Amino acid sequence: MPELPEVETIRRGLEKYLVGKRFLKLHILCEKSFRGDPALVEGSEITAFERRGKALLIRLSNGLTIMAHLRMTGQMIYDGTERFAAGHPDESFREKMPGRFTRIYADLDDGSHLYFNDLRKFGFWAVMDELSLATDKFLTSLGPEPWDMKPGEFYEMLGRHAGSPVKAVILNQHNIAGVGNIYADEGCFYAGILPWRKCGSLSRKESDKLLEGLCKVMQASIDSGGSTMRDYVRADGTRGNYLEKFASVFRREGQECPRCGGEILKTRTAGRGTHYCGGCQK
DNA sequence: CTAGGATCCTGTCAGC
DNA sequence: TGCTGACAGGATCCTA
Repeated sequence: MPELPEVETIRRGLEKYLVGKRFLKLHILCEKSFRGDPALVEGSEITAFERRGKALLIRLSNGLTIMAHLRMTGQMIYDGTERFAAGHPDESFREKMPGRFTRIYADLDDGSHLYFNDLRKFGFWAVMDELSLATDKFLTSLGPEPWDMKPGEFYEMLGRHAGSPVKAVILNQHNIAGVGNIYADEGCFYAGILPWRKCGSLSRKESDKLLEGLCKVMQASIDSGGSTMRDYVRADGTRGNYLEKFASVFRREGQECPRCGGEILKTRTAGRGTHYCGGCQK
């Protein structure tokens, strides 16, 4: 679930709370969720949090890196003097930690904890050295970050997939990094194009608008704390609520289009639930 | 090479 | 209440 804005929200949160702290012990509650030897990271200090697409990189003082990917249902929960939780938006992280869906957790040297919850077990943490990072198949084949892409480059990329639906192409991480199901739908809405249009049918103007839309909707989501962030410091339960505040079509089927007043519809494209306005997307 | 579908896994929800 | 199938904010692998 977490897409680029959610992972960036997690990155910023964990950076604030965890840089400078040391992993004392890792508890692997689900073998499938952890790749490598957890003992390799125990005793090392966290030096930085980075992000590439939807992948989170936890840099360590011993030169190793933990690559974390949350896939569909991953969550990161930091529990110390303050609590920070972000990722998949279900209520399970209100439970006591470690909880039903905790797959990995870490004891930090100041007594705080970091939990990785993941209902469906698609996500993982992987311990990697410089070489394995530099040759990692996922990372090396990742397309550019959306805001690093020039309009002409984006248009050329679409041209290389002229026969494929726009949505399938922007969801493919090889083509552009970080776009997931929410922002694919929102980006298409912004550009006024139907998600199943073949890439080859887009004008240069529509292509430009689509890239602009992807950048804008994802930036707006980052600015609002991601669509899923909960900040337990605030006892009122306020949450990052991109979906409630800014989403125009995603999970809004049956509602009115904010742009033309038409009806928001839902169908299936590229194997995914797809939301669009039947009135103003062509 | 592309496109489409199945698959990993577990829970929730709608419809009998 | 209990069962069944569809679906889920991702990515990979397989087939045609």
